[in-house]
Amino acid sequence: MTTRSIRLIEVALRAGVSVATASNALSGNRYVSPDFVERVVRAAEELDYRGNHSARSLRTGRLNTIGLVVPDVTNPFFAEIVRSIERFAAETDRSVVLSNTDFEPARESTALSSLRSSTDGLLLLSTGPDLPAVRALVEFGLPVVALDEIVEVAGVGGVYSDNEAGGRLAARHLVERGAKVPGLIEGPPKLPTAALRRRGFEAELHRLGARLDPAHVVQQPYSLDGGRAGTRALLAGGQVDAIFASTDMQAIGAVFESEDLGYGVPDEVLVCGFDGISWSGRIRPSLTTLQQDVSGLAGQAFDLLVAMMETGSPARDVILPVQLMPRESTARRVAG
Amino acid sequence: MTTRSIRLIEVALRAGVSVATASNALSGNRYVSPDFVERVVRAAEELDYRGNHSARSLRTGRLNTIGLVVPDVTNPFFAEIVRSIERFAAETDRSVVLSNTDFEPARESTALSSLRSSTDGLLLLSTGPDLPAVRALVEFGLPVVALDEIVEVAGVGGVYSDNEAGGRLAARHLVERGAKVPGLIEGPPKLPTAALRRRGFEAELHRLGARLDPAHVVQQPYSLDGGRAGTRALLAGGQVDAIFASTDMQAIGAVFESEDLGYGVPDEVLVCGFDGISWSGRIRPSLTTLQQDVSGLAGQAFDLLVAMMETGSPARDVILPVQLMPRESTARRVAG
DNA sequence: CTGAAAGCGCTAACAG
DNA sequence: CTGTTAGCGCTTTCAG
Repeated sequence: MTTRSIRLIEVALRAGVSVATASNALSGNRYVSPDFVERVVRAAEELDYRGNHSARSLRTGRLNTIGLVVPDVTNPFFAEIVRSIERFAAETDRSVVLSNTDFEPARESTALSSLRSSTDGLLLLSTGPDLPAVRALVEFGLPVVALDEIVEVAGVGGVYSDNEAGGRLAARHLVERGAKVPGLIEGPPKLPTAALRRRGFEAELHRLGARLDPAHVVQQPYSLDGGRAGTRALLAGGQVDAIFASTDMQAIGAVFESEDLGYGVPDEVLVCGFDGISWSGRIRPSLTTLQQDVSGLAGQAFDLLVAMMETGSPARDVILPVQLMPRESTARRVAG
Repeated sequence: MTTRSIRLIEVALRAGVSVATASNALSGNRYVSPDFVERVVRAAEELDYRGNHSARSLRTGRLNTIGLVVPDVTNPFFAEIVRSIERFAAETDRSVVLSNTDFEPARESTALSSLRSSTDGLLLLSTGPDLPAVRALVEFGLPVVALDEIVEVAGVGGVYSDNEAGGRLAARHLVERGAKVPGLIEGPPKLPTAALRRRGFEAELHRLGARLDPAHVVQQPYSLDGGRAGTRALLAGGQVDAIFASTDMQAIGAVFESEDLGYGVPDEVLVCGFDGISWSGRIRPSLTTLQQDVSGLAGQAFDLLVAMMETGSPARDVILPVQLMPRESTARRVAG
């Protein structure tokens, strides 16, 4: 059964050349005459030569692997990101090693330290960054690109959505649709996305002469149940007539919970989410949301990371716009 | 900036021992006197020694990495599996390299061949298995465990749900709830899960004296839109009063599409899915489904794979039961 | 119980 | 343009 692996020297022998020539013929690193290339390639095919990753990496120092750290693959937004990244990686013959942190800083730290020696670049969707650990990675020379959540470490690239602008768009849209007493389901206190979305939301409300009562802000995890819990709090006594949730999963929870509590969406409460996951367009009522450009985010992050790995490009920050997708959850007809 | 990695010899030097002793002290492979261990460990910590994966692997032939091939991380069922597997792997200090095939056999083949030399075990959620490629992996000596979809190759382990029994349960449940003219949204023709679920469904209907008209079977991809399309076909002219979908995503599409077409669920059409993804309990009406034991599947598959990798355990097949979760989409009161 | 040394499979100098 | 050879960092015989 368990056949031993074919080594380069065996294909070299069969092709009647030296290992060096065989290596060069297969890799294209140095010029090799066409007939030799032909012979080597044939020999390699006949023997089903695969090469040994570890040996190559040990020699070259390149792993051809990127690390991808995400909070929760089970969340559709992150799943989309993972899918995109994996595709880009596969297209460029790279492997991706995936770490799921479940939003636990400890697991994130563990992932960082283990990825350090097993990848040559890291895409980090952080939720409680172990800043010293990240700094160590950077100093060690590992290219790191943050995605979604800002990671404030010099030398770390970043690709983010314009969360603050999204918050502003949400505020304006809700007010236009007749919101008088807006409420906010914010994300966990430590997450930059949550803070930025709130800041934009609050600022724009203020600009429009509306106001966000601090009593109408609740902090909840980025999950459907978080959205439900937040909604229960905001709607107890019916103080609020519009809800902006930091995340589509929360917003979907808000829609469900509102209706369960007997408040019609959008007639009695407007709901707006953030992310643009596909479920936002599938539930009833469909969810108004700020659409993030997921494939843009993933593509830019991947490209930046590759540039940093290959050509030592400097880290930089990229901010992509988000787009308001008005749907049923805010489709209230307004006088005027 | 980019600090060079610490090598074992450097910690050996600092500890005043040989590399061999340093290696043994850190790995515990051979007895080393306590004080030497102590000195080596201290030195390693002081230098922040990490070890070099490639070198270790080259020498030992072990990568400490498992490959995970899934059709689509974006599908909640697969996402749950990925999450579980990743957790088990992390707990045992293994990395997981993820491949997403998008249900494309070509990408699956590519993944298989690339994973062969970069993992020491493979978890395969296949959707069009390149049987020769899998056989090659097995002959090569790579432990492979199939999950979800059967892969009929000698030496490949398998962990599956009891799809046929699930189909039977669905049939009985729908009939009990008053189904007279059942329809089936089957998965893609080549998928074993689809065939088994259908077989059980058909057999049980037959046993109960009902019948599945071949005209009431449509084949669709395992996606929400597949479910919608299948439902349009089954409901054109309203031939069918119950729909069993091979997959929750399809079933959710069936619920949505039915209602969009003006057929109430469950009053005019009963809908039953298969998988038990969390969305099945979240949509309105909530979806009756056959609950797969996702963490059981993932756990068994992982354990089996590890056993095969570590102790050369023989491949074996495990079949886990599924459980009917009756919910609103079949909550029709029936006379009698 | 510890150390010296071989060698995993490959690529990159260096000669020719 | 091709071949010989050193050596990546580690583990593991083999001596002592």
